[in-house]
Amino acid sequence: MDNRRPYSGVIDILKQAGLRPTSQRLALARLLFEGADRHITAEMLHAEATAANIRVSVATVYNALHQFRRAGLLREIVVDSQRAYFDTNLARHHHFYREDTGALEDIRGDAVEIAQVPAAPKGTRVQQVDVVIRLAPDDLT
Amino acid sequence: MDNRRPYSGVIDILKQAGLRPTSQRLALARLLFEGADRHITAEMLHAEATAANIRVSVATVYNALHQFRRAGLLREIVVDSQRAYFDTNLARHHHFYREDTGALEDIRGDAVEIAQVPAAPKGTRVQQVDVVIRLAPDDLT
DNA sequence: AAAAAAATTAGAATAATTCTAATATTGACA
DNA sequence: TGTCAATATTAGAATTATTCTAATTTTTTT
Repeated sequence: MDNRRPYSGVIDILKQAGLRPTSQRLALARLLFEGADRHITAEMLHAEATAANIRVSVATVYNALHQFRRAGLLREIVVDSQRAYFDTNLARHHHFYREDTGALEDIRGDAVEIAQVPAAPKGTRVQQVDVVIRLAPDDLT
Repeated sequence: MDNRRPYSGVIDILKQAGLRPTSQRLALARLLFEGADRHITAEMLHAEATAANIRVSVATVYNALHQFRRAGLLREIVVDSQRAYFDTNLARHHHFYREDTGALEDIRGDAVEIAQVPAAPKGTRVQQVDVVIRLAPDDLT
C-alpha cells in the first residue's frame, strides 16, 4: 500500500462510485476496505468506528452500507432473518453459517459447482446465486 | 382426502410431533398443511386465520410456527434479512426469490446439482444446504 | 371434580432498521 | 476565496418483526 498518500485509494473508490468522500464515509470505507476481506453488520461497524474514535451515527452507518452495496462495493449476505451481514469479498463465493454462533466463513467459488440451474422465470433475470451451508455444532458427546 | 373425518389427518400430524391438538394449533395446521405446499410468514398466517374467523393471537402464531419447525413439519427459508418465511414443502428443493415483490418460487431439488461441497469445519455438521437464486425484474425498456 | 401441566393471550418489551427534519459539510463557480 | 445550492450527517422518534411476561384458559391426569 502507498503510505505516502494513505487515503487516496479509498478516496478514489468512493469517487468512482459517485459518492462524495466525506469524512465519515472515508473512515467507514477504510475500516471496510483496507485490510483483509470481512463480514460485518451495521452494529459491528458502528462499534468499530466508535472504538477507533470516529464519531458517526448509526443512521450514517446504515446509509453508507447501503450506498456501498448499491455501488457494488459490498455484497449483502442473507443468512439470518433478523440482521443483515455485508461482505467485502466481491469474488464469486459462498458461505458456511453457524446458526448457533452467527459465525460466517467463506467457501471459495470453485469449491461449489452448481449445475443445471433452471432458467429465470419470464420477465426476470438472475441477479445472484447464493449458496449457504448451515452448520450445527457436532456434539457427539 | 378423507372427508368423513376431516380433521383426523392434521390431528395425527400434531400428535406424532408431540404437540397437543389444541384448537388454534389445529386451525393453523389445517391452513398450512391441507392443500398445496406454500410459503408463508407469521403475519400472512395470522391474517389468513383472522379472515377465516379463527381467533388466534400473533404470539400463538409465532409459537406454532416455531414448534412446527422444530418438529420438522416446516422449514424456514431465509431470503430476506427482515422477515422469516416458512415452507411446507419438506422435499429437498431450492428457491427463486424476487427481491422486488418478495415472491418465492420453488426450484425442484434435482434441478440444481451441487458438486464438490467442501467438508464441514471441525466440530460441526451440515444441517442444510440452501440455494437461493435472486431475481430482479428484467426491464429491457 | 380437583389439581397439575401446558397453551393462549394482550400488551409490553426488544432489536434492527428507517425516517424526520434540523444542522453541517461539500463542491462549483462567481 | 466567499456564496450558495446540493448533499450528507445527526439525534432521536418511528416502524416493523419478533419475543417476552405474567395472567387466564384449556387440557390432561389423578
